[in-house]
Amino acid sequence: MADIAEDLGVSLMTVSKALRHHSDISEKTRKRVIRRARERGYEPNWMARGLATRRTHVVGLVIPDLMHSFFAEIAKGVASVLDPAGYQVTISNSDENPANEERQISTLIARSVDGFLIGSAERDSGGAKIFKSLRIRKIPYVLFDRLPASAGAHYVGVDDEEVGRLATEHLIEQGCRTIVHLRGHEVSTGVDRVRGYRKALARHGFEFSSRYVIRAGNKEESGVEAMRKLLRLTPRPDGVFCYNDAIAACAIRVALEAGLRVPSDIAIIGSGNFRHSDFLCVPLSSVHQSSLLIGRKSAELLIEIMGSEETVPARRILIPPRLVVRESSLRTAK
Amino acid sequence: MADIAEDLGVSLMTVSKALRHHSDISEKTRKRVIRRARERGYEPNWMARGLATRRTHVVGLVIPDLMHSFFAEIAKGVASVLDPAGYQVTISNSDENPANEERQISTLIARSVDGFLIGSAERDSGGAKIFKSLRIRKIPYVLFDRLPASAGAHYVGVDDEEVGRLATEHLIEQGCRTIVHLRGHEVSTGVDRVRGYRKALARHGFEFSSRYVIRAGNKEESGVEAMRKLLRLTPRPDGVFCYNDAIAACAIRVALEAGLRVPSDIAIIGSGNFRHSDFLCVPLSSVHQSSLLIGRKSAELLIEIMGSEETVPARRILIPPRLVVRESSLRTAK
DNA sequence: TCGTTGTCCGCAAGCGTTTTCGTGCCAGCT
DNA sequence: AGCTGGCACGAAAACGCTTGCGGACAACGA
Repeated sequence: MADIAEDLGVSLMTVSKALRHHSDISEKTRKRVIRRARERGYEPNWMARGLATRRTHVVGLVIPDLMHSFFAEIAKGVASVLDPAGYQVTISNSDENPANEERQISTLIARSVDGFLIGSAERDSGGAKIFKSLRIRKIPYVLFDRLPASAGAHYVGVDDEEVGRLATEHLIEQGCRTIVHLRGHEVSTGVDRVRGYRKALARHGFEFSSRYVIRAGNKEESGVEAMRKLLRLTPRPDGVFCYNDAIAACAIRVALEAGLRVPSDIAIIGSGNFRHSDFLCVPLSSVHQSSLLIGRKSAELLIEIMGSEETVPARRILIPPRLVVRESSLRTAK
Repeated sequence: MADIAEDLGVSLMTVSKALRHHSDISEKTRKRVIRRARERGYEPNWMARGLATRRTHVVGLVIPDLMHSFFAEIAKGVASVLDPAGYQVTISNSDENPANEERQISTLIARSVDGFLIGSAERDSGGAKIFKSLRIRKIPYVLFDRLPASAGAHYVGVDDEEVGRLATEHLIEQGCRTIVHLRGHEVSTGVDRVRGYRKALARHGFEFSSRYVIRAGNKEESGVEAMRKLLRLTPRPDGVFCYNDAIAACAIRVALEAGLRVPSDIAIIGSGNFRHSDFLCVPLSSVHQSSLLIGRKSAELLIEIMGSEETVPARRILIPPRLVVRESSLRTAK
């Protein structure tokens, strides 16, 4: 930068301001400066700039599990808006472990990132003092997908109650009489879907029984067990709404192994609409959630609140889910 | 930091050195400083430090496609060693597009990251001047999974020739007579697997024909088409080795739709051993590649070469693949 | 006593930007 | 002519840390 200044016979300040389109600089010199900078291949030094401005232009993306393509796609969505906006994204993976999550957020705070995008692994029961700590330091953050009660903040996610409703009503329409829900764990997505499930049952005059809500977590292993348990119920359920597609895939397999036909004996629907649903033994119906959109929207929201000086009133953005019907739930003749 | 110095009645320098375990400082004062620092919750400012030392402690991880769980797992492996070592990882996704890749690496260079981990999307035909530019600037980098001819450098990956050999010989052992390879595109992994396939054929006295190597890329869509083409060949192949599991999943479906039985009419094996292989119509045999290990090893290698002042002679680490047999290729009676 | 060595510590000078506050200059007005 | 006000630019300080060097002091051998 000094070199450029010397080249042009102006001061270093002029160069600095010109490059940042500061209003102080005349159109003419700015052009000259910018041109010369390009010629010399000047790149601003981020550390120096950061040191002076106290902003890093780095945002931390905290994800429960990169291996779920759902979250991987969110990461893509996030990058697709943060990249062009000049932000650097650093991803960290909490492995669904709230303790990890806290630790990672802490180290990112120490690294002084400008903002956070958090898909929290925090259980609603959890303390979540980390969010308080973020608020104290006035570090902007947006939560996505999961909304821990303790976090209370900007949020972007799918309308999970609607997810539950869509899936359940679909099963009802397909003529299922006894509908079970393999639920997720105690994060907002899990809870809300249960609520949607209950509401749908109620609306159609079905009786709700807590025996018909079985905890399956969100990993395959736990799904197998939950499904086995489910099949031992009497009367045997003829419709299953699963927390996610991984669980649903298990469910299908367990059902087939038990000699049942899917969907005629038992209809199964998942949620998340993951990439390989088409390739399962029985192509899986699912409630689609646009993870790309979640990523995009949360990134946009974060940029907005990082930009404004004032603290922005908490905002919630809900993305409507969409039913994708494949074979696993299709019992009506076409 | 100044505060701590004042607290203890020592100079700021002493504090700085003490915190970095500089040899200049007596054990006693160091203890005092460190203790006080903890009490006051001191966190070093990375920008300031970076500005002074010209190192950022950030490494760029460039990945062709986060949505492939293969790469997502590599990312996890990388993080699992870089995190504890005090490095920050920023992931960027090239979408299998060499132009994106170059752009992203460039912006990361401008951000002055300390090193790169690159799973290159570069085709072997490509120019790849970006690698030259890295070498000129003496920025350390390690390639993983893919090894573009033009990159010539530290590399960690699976022994892809061995992948091809394992899969092909397995099919031969299962009694397949006409074995086809649905190959990937022009990256090293694709090319090497073809070579392994050929060698295995040769070793067992099978004839090689280029008609039996069909380009399928690495996405599902292209797989369907390739598989259809394959089924029209005469004599009809009875063994298929697919570039990856996504392609293999397609292959199974297309085969079933065509009225063939898998594996008795046609045996199919993939590569990558992805998470949901168990849930396909026919559980998919695959050649497992430990992506976690790839991630780990490359991160370790990078740390090593970032640490040493001298330029380290190029090293290649090959990870042996492992055959995982499930139903889709199992024709011999048990 | 005097140099010599070694240990522990502090001074000063950066690292590459931005920010705040001038300063000179000219146009335009009275 | 004198004043105001806006415009284009520059000087100096700051951001928080590190590095190179030199200084104080004690212990030690001669």
